[in-house]
Formats: sequence, C-alpha cells, structure tokens
Amino acid sequence: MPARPAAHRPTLEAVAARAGVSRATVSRVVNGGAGVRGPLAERVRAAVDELGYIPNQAARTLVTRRNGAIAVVVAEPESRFFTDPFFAQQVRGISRELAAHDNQLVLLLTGGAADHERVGRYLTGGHVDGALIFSLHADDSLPVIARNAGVPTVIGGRPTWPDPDTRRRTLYVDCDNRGGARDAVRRLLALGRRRIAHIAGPLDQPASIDRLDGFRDVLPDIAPGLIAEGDFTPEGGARAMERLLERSPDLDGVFAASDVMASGALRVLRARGRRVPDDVAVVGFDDMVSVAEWTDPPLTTIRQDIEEMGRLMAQLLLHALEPASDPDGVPAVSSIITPTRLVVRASA
Amino acid sequence: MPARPAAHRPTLEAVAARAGVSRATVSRVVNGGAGVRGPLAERVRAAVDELGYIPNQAARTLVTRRNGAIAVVVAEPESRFFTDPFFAQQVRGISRELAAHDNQLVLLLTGGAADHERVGRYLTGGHVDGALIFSLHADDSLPVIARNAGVPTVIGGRPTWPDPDTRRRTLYVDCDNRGGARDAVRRLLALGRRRIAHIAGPLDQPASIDRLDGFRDVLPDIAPGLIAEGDFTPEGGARAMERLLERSPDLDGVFAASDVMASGALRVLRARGRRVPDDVAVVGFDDMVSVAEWTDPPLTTIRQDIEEMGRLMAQLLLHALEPASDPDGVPAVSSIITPTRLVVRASA
DNA sequence: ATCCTTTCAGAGAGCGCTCTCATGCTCGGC
DNA sequence: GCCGAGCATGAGAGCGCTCTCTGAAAGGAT
Repeated sequence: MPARPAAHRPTLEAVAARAGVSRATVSRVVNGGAGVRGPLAERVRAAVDELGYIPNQAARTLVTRRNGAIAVVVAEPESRFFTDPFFAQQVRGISRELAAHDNQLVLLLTGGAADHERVGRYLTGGHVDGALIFSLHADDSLPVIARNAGVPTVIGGRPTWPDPDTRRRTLYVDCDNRGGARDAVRRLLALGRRRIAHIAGPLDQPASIDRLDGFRDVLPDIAPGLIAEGDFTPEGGARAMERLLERSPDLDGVFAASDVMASGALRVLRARGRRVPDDVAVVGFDDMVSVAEWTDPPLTTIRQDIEEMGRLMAQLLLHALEPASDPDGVPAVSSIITPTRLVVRASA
Repeated sequence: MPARPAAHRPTLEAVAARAGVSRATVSRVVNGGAGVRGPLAERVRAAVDELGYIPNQAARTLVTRRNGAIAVVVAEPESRFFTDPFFAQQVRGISRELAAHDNQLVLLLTGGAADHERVGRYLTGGHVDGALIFSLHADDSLPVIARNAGVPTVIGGRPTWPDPDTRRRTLYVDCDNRGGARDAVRRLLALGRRRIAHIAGPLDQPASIDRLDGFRDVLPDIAPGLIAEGDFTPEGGARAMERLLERSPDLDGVFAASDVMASGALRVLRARGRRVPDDVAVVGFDDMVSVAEWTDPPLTTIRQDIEEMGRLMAQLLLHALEPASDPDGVPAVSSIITPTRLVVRASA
C-alpha cells in the first residue's frame, strides 16, 4: 500500500514559521487558544487562514487517542434497518446529539455472524471512541466484543446477560416497556374488552419480553392461545393476527407490541370483516408517527420518545467518554429508563 | 483534551521484541508477509497472536495517508433519507462493495446549508479517502467542496455543472433516465392512451429533468397542464395527481417519475373513483420492490437496478483510489450509465 | 531594588507505524 | 574458489501532532 502522492497540505510547522512562533503556540491557538496572548493569537490565526491550514486528524488521534467518531452498531440486516422507521428515528436522535458535539457517526450494520466478525475487527481497530449498540437479540456477542476491545458502549434496550455484575456495569437506555404494556392492556379493559390478545415481538429480544410481561401483569391468567409471536414487521403482525383469529374468533381486543405489527393486524381484521374498534379494539406500541397516524383507523398506542432515546444514548456515551470531570474520578452517569404514555386515537 | 489513560495495547515494537526481529519485519508480516522467509514469518505470527497485537490505525493513516473509510454524503434531511427506500437500496449496494474491500462506510447526512459546512469540514479534515455524493440538487456546492478538499468523488446521478471540462472530469453513475421515460410513455401509447400526464420529480434534480425530457421526446406537443411537479414523496405524488385531475379530468394515462409518487397518485385515483388501469393507466419509475409490488394494483414501472448502481459507485471510487495500476499512470475508469427496463404489472 | 509568583512561549520528546536504504547473506555461474 | 546478483533483514528517518517541561518575561509584594 504505497503512500498516495502528498496532498501537500500545510502543516503546523508551516503555520508556525509563517507566524514566527513555535509549533506549540500554533497548536494552542488551534485548540482554543487558552494561554496565548491576544495579539500573538491573532497573528497565528491570520497565518492559519492564509495557508488554509487544516489539522491532520490521524496525527492528532495518534497522540490524543481520540477519534471524534462513534460507531452505531445495528444488529439487523440492511433490509430491516432501512425499512423499520424505528431505527430511523433513533439514528436521527443520535446523529443530532453527536453532530452537536462534533462527533462523527459511523454506521455499522451487522446482519449475520460473518458481519459480527468484521464489526468486531473494526471496533477493536480503534477507529472509534465508543459504540452505540442496538436491537440486540439474546446472547448477542456484540457487547462482549466491544468490551474486550476496550470500547465504551451504550446499549439501546435493556441487556439480558445473566451475570448481574456485568449487567450493572453496562450502560443502556430503554423505555418503560413493561409499564407501557400495562397501560395498553388497562385501556382495553377500560373499554370493556374481556377477550384480549397479544401480538408479541420476537421473544429473544428484551423489549418483546418486557411488553409481554406487562401484558401478563394485568392479565395473569391469560390463555396461551391469546398470545402470538410476531417479528416487528407488518407481515409478521398480519400472520400473528390470522393465527389469533383462528384460535380465538371471539377476541375483542388486541395489544400489539409495535405499531408496525399493529398495522399488519389492522389489515387482517379489515379483510376478515371485523370493525375496529367496534368489534375489536387495537392498541399498538411506539407511537411511530409515520405509522400510527396513517393507519385506518388511526392507532391508539403507547408512546415512547424514540428520537429522544437515541439522543440520550449518545449523550450518555459522550459523558462516559469524558475524562472524569468528577472529583471522584468516575463520571456520574447511569442507565436511563424513559417513561411511556398512552396516546388515544381511534382504534381503541 | 488530555490523552485517555493508555489502553496499553501491544505495539509493533513489543511484537518485534517478542519474536526477536526488527519492527520492519513485523510490519512486513502484518501487511501480507511478502519477502519474509517462512519460519521467521511464522515466529512473528505467533508473537502477534500471543500478544493479541492489533495495528494502530491512526499511526498507519499518518504515514500511508489512507484511512480505509469512504464517506457517503446524502444531500437530504434524515427524514427523507430514512423514509425513501431508494436510499436504502443504494446504500446497501455501496455497503456491500465497500465491506468486500474492507473499507468503512461513514454516513453523512446534510439537510441544510449549515450541515454542508460541517460536512465540508469533515471531508477536508482527511477522515476519508473518498466520497460518494447523492441526491444533488441544482447548484449544490458539495462536489466543489469535495474537489477543493482533494477528496476523490463519485456522484450518484448526472451532475449539472455548466462547465463542460469540470463535468467531463467528474465521475458519476446514473441510469438511462431519459430512455426509461421514453419506454414508459410508449407503453402508455401502446395501450391506446391519448391523454397522458406526467408527475415530475423536483425539477432542480437532473433525474427529474431527464425523465421529463424523455416524456417530451415521445410527446413533444404535450400541454403544460398535463405536467405537474412532485417531490418524490407519496404525498407530493398525491397532490400532483389532484392538480392534474382538476386541470385535465379526461386524462387516461399517467407517467410518474417515481414509484413512491405513483403510489400517492394511485391513492388519489382510487379516492376519485377512477379505475386503474381501466380508466387511467399508471406507469412508475424505479421498480422499488417494496413499493411497486405492494400498491393496489401492482405498479407497471421502469426498472433501474438501484442496488447495483450503488455497488458501481463504490467500485468506481475504489478504482479511482488505486495508485494507478495502469502503465499510463491513470486508472482507466469512467462514468457509467446503467440501462433501464420496462416491468409490466397490473397498473398499465 | 530584590525576590517570588504567575503567565506565556519554545524546545523537544514521543505517539505507532511504514518505507527507504544500507547491510549482510546466500547462491549460481564461470 | 571468486564475484556479483539477488534477496532477506535491520536501522532509522520521518508522518503531523500534542503535551510536558523549562526558561524567560512580567507583575506584585516586601
């Protein structure tokens, strides 16, 4: 890999020569100018402008051990990532927060085990200062890889590792899935529904489990026939709805673990001639604006502020990265659980 | 910005000491091992494994001036980027190709002028070896920024600069928008349609212009009332369709410049009681699987292989980056125009 | 005036790696 | 058996930057 022809960019040295000062002084000015007297700093700044000087990141990183880049690792194939508005919103929140602190976002999608290896190499390679990991399934090795690579990490969603100590030391941001699910079911009960079914997400993901647990908190004696597992896609939601109708034709309420699945369920209910909410009331989860507001009828759902969660993840990570501004030497950051809220529209 | 506590990773030096060779030899082995005798190389490899040595990217970049990362710059706000499946497919193609060559993808979204500045800084900062730029609107400054930053660039879609010399030296990948549009209109003509309207994309984008030009190639005397400008969103397509129906209630064919807009148009046609394709035949553009196959009725459209175009963009850029394997000193790469194809489904 | 403190600027040592160049070795040909 | 060709290895000079350490100058107190 031969070096490319030098782009011939001016270096610190050149600026220093031009301004008639030392490299150190230029460096100070470029990095905020603390401790450099006004006029001198001015002269340096002029030289920087004249030469069009731009710091070389690699050189900087080499000594500071900071990249100014954060990896966003999504454990889903591209197809899901780009299809599901959930990711879009979360990435938007992250991207905002990172940009505000002049950090770059490096997107890593890892669909299968082969990709995991590549992602692991990348994290280990020290290209990024930290990682935000998403959409973990059970036993996912990514966080462990990140930990071994010494890359500070914040996880989106509650992690599931059995070891309580590991768990305690892992930063994550999640919403109150269980509480939200309880609210959803209570809404259906309040509407007088008595045969309430649940379309769960993939049960290897903590969010799905927590929502199912919330459902069971309110309806502990639910028949297993009233629970069907989906996969967070509209088609999965539709299939689950079909199974439920087959097994329990008399159901009068459905709590779907995501708006996207609820949209599929609505389609099936309509096709089967059930009126929503008259015959069957439906509550979703997420309050994904692009979905919940546009279904027919508009979806009653549990709102979680996904974009905000993304922002919080980024914020948490950036805090954790800060060289302990705390006197104790340990920055005071901890995992965050965000609240949920029932949003009533037409479907329940 | 004080240095973080040294992660204490083993360095080349350490490996060299362990294997009892020089740094240079270890470097050679790590980078492919050319010119190192078998047994020695083996010893080095063993030392690497024992110490868990991983090369420091920053140090490498500092000397090679290569960082193994490519920026994908999308001149659209996040909302559009994550909503429009077009980008998803293109990014997928790019991501595949880059991953295959061990290059990282750095995603840069730039919604407004303020972001442009940040992106410019990033490109100029030398974080990436090259850039793929997308979704350019007229007079967009991004390619100029990239050029000034000395960052090799490939553009998605035909660029529009007036200066022919600049244009000639710019690499891009585009599909045969004009030819595809002609095919679309000819299909409608072949079905016996005589009042054919066009829903154009935003006319500050070359793709929209080319498709409109193709439309006019076949129907040079089209009334201006039969052309409405959309914005590549379903809502935009719907609004354009409404305008068209108002102005020309007797239209019997529509060529929409994208499937996404066509889906909006179909909704409006249905709402207005027009049967598709009986009363009004509709042809889209893109053959976006997730859209065209799921509309009601499924959409007849012009297929362009978006993912492949993404792949080609990445390939072109990687070639351009290669240190002139050509004897002439200039790698033989040039812009690419991919073909389009009519895909007949039910809507026309 | 003297001394001490404080502030500002420069010198210089790396950060970890690659790559050129010099060196020493092996080996084939005469 | 000698010489030069050819190849494997080592030595060392940077790449461009940050940061500590030191020295000089400036200010205040005595």
